[in-house]
Amino acid sequence: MKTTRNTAAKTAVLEIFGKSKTALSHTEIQKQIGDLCDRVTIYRILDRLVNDDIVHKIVNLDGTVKYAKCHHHAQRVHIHNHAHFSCENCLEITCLENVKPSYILPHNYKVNDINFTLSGLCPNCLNSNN
Amino acid sequence: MKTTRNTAAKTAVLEIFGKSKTALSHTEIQKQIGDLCDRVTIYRILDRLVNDDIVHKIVNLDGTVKYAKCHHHAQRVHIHNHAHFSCENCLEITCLENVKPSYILPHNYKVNDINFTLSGLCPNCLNSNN
DNA sequence: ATTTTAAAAGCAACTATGTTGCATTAAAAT
DNA sequence: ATTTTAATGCAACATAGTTGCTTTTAAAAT
Repeated sequence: MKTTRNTAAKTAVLEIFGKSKTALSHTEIQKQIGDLCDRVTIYRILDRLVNDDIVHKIVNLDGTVKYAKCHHHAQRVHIHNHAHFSCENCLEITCLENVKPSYILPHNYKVNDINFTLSGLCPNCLNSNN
Repeated sequence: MKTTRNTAAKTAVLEIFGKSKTALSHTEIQKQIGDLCDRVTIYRILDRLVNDDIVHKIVNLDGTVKYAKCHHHAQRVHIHNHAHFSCENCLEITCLENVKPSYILPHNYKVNDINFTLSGLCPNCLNSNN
């Protein structure tokens, strides 16, 4: 079985996730990393972290891809069925951990994964009425 | 006010949408269009159709972008809050027009748009047990 | 029917995002 | 200290989408 190593670059990426309250794109991470590692390395680190269920991948309505730390605690079957909120003004994406959609599906569909993204204005941008 | 014109390319694109039961990507449309028009033109036609609420844009879990005809009938406020199903096997995306998620949101969020995508196995692929 | 006008198309160039192959480096087990 | 192989760096490539500018053409005005 494959072991995963703790490298300087991976540690740096995890630290960046730790400090951020919102989801981050590859580009945003790269800006913070600077030249500590190659941009390809960041892609590969993100792949690994997603694979190890340490972060999850979020695809926004506009097609932008972001990543956020997982906050679940060792669930056996792991579906990221919580909602994500994408602010049209500040462009930040936040996980709404406790918002779970309920729905009724037609027969004969087997669901393995769910993406539920809401977009609009976040509390911050709603208050500063612009 | 801007008027929208009926061009040969636009007609062709609409015909392709008419024939398809599933959502289509730019590439899939381009393949069917052949050299009837430039690929940039297809992008611009899709933009216009989305703007005119004739098709809607669907961003899949894997980041692929597809388009599908709208089936609503002249609603004033137009939110595409129906679900989309993305099959992991045949990669087809279908609109589940009648599946609408219900959810409870924290205060101070203003929702303008919703993306609810389910992925797994569609009835076709579920039956042919592979 | 002809002229006018601006929407739409064509084309080339560019940007952004993500991937792959391969040689090199380094984490961690021995 | 040596060994093993995961991880990295780098170059090249692939795909998706955008932009500027000229030309074409749908459709309105004459």
